[in-house]
Amino acid sequence: MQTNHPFTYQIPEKFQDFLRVGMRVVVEFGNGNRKIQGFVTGLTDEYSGEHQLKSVIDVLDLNPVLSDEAMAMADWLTQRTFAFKIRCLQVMLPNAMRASYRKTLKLTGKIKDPALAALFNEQSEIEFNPQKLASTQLNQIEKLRKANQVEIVYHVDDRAKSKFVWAFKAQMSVKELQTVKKTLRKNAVKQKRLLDFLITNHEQEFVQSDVTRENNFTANDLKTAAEKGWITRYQIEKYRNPYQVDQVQPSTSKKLTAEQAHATDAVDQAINEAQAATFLLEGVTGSGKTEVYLQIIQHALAQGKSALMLVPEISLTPQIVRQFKARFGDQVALLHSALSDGERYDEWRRIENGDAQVVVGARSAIFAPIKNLGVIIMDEEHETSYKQEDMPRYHARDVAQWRGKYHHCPVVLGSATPSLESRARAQKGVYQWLRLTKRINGKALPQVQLVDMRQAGRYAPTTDISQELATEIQKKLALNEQVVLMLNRRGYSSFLMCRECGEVIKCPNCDISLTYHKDTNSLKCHYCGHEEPVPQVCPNCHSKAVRYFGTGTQRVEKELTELFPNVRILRMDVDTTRRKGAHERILDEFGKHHADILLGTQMIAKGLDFPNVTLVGVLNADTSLGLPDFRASERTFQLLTQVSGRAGRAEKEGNVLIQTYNPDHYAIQYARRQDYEHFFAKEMHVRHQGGYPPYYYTVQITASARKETDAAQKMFQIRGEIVNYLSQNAVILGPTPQSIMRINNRYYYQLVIKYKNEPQLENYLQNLLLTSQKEERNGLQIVIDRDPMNFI
DNA sequence: AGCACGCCGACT
DNA sequence: GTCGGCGTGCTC
Repeated sequence: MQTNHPFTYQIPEKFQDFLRVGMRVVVEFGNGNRKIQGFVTGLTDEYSGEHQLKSVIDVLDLNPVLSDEAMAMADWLTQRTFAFKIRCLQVMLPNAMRASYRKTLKLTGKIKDPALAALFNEQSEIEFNPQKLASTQLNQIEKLRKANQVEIVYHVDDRAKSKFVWAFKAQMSVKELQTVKKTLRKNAVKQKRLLDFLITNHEQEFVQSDVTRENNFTANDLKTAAEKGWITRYQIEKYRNPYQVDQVQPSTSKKLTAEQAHATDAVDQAINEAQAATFLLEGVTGSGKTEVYLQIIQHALAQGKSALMLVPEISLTPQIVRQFKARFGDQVALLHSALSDGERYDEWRRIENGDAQVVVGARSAIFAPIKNLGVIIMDEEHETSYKQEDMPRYHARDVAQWRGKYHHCPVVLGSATPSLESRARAQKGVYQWLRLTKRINGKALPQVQLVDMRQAGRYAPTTDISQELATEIQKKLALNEQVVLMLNRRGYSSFLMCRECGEVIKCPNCDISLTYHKDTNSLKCHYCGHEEPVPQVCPNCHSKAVRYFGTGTQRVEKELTELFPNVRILRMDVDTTRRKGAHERILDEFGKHHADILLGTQMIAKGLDFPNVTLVGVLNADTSLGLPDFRASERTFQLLTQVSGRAGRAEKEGNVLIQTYNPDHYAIQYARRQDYEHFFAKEMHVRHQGGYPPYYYTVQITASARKETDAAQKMFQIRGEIVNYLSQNAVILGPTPQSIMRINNRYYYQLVIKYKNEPQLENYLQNLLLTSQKEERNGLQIVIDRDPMNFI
């Protein structure tokens, strides 16, 4: 916070002509004059402040890497998310363009100490990494530095390096080449061949390595050809090609249903009229949302505009990518986390240069340097992964709407199960509401059956698999069809549930599940701070089977192999997908039917499309219901609806089995019927009662410190202050300790404010950031999160 | 984040 | 009188 403002530097004469806002520079900073990377945020002819100005050391760019739009967006983001400006600027750029800082030790005198001499090992400059050195060594180095024997040198490395390749093109005219050909020696076969090649392929540009390989020329042949003036050779930028999607078959527009056509037309019209409108495209699974997206993008391209398509990280699978590449070919640029820094940088450059007009990517792709935007599409709009969980804590949806306004282009939010916030806005007419109610193949949604685990528990073959599910799996295996099993890992073992009656222990004040704290063996409410000891018996049915809840994919896998000894199982969870491309490989294996059962966590719920899958089983629907979060029902409903959509995508009928301890819960009941509308109505009622979004806005303030009392005290102090700035209508929840109260020996306390219209709040919060800087020295950290997604 | 400075206790 | 640890303030 102390450095969260611009610093003024003098521009040396040599940079004065071309230095512009949005460029990266290297400057000296601080007492030690270490070199750091900075961004030019403004230029002025005069300086009247009292500071002694330092000079810009170096300029890293020939052209601004941050456009005017990016600069404006960073300003807005800083305000909106209570983040540091520098973080907002950095989030706009690919990692590779963020400098890496290095320190080296440079020898300027003679070293006598043998230990230090060994460290230098005859070299005059070595890497300097204070953490890796013993304190005695550091002391010696410090002495040497004071005696001017060694010097610490700071480096700023720009890691953004483009790859270049040689290319060439005929320089002489066809006629000239033919005359040259006649003057050649009789036995100059190769040169003749080259000339023929140039004559037949006149006007074309070639990459040298392609030609030498395919036509048996050498690099030297081309070099001499260039010297003789037959061709010109030059370097062109080569982009690394991520996701080598093996030669996709180009696809063409499919015929739209009436509903699809209506939706497409509405957005197309907004594109034509350059309207910054937001659309909510609500379409049941299998209603052909993707084709609508594709045609909208097509339309934008036809208008000479570009398009930005956001997809949740988890569903950015080759299957999805292939669909876009098939329709738009090389115009597509892909941005997602599995890319290496180099690949990401190349894609970024392609977008910036205008070589790619369609950007497909996950959350951070919303900042892609795309120009002339015609439309922004956000698929699976309700996904919580669109919210970044660290600074700057932005929601891609908000950024999308900001950019929509800036570019005067529509924003399309698509989902089968929209977030309550979006759906409520659509209903109010803030968003334009487009609906796809029918499935493309005309098939009914798959049959969903609930298995009541309270009953099933007594005769189930294993802890996690009921008799019903086991029988159903057996049937499908006999038919040589495939099965997807999902283990809901959300809320893993953090709440208490009765195995007999399904009762989840809730807070008497908040109607939110209590969270189990192992350290104190107690239950705490993270909303109001209520605390009670862990009950010995269930308060509802007095059974002793009160457990905290949780299970792992490994255990289920073991159970499955016991039940079905010869079955081939693929496991997909964070453990098996950590390596690059693993995700893809597992899905590919399963698609080729190299396995009968795919067992995984949430990640299998999204966007997979396997025609041979006829059974989807959900092992534990309840875990996400028990989360101490007012969005628990919404998340559970969304997850179950989504995973149910995975069954019977093609010719074969599919069915879905959901194992649950709460078969009567409305989220599960409505998910069973795939009934979003009734779920929405019911959940809106619940939110209204509790005073939660979308009826109220929320802001979460978190304090953390080494000492628990420091964090708690600060939060109570903030609470005391904040009441003076709030009206009667606002509600303050907490302060309460967070469920994982201690992470890395830091204690976390939080406070949530629910409000509708509080003009003073914004000011208070901005001010809080400023004033909390003093305490930050003592290790106290304050984080403000607007519209938080996680309350845990 | 990272550096320097200054205060203070420990040690020569 | 000196060294080193640690808290505090500053960075154009």
